[in-house]
Amino acid sequence: MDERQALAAFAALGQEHRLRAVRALVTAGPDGLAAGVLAETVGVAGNNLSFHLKELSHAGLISARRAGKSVIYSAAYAGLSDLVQFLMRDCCQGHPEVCAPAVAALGACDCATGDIAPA
Amino acid sequence: MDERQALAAFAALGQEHRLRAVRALVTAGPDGLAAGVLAETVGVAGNNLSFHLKELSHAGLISARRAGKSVIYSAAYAGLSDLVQFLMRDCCQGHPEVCAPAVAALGACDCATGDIAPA
DNA sequence: CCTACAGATCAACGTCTGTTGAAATGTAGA
DNA sequence: TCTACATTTCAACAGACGTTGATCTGTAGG
Repeated sequence: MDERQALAAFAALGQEHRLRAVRALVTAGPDGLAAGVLAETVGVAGNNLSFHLKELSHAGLISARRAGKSVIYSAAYAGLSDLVQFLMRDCCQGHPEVCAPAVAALGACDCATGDIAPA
Repeated sequence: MDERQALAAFAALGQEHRLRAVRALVTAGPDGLAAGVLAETVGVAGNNLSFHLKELSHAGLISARRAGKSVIYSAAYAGLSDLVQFLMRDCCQGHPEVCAPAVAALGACDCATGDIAPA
């Protein structure tokens, strides 16, 4: 991930409705959520959400697939992980005091126990 | 860190000059950088950078101190780490496949070897 | 005290972003 | 094929954001 892409991702996450949408999709897991359900969850009109989802998709944070009449959106875990890694890489430029607490937090969270192979 | 603060931090990082400023300050370490040097590094006029630094400071990502005629800015490591932890916390809502690659990345970076106590 | 320097503040401007409502696209069932 | 449903696209508007230039505050040195 280059700076331009990270910039787009951060800008996307800096918007209330988009951040909520991403969080909802991350929570929903790989099964994802239909656009209509997502609109209701986020609390925004469908056409408006569609605008935001397009931007999130362009930023590589979510992906979409059609299922019958509905369009199912799901979190792009690879893109999200790239963004986190970008942040990690930045904070490691000779100053581990930034990353250390994050590592500690990860150690306390369920993620550390899951044996998941990186994408 | 609540959603509002994370929102402000993400929005701040979603702006080219601000992202560069934060990265430069993180790279510079606790010693920080004078506003003038930072302006030259980022490539933006002093008064304009001042505007951005104020926003970054308000978002809790940087801090400032005066040294003679200069004002020295430095990365607010606690704030940055809070933001990372916020992201980590989000991605752990039952779906470790997001965090796992990030953990792997941390393992490969120098941060894992530094014995730094969390703030 | 006065000058020079380093930043910060302010108002004004152009531009980008998000929202709204209406219309268009694509899909499933009768 | 026709209708209903789910979602997207489009144009237009208000509002927020970033930049610029001038002005103000605070600090060091003569």
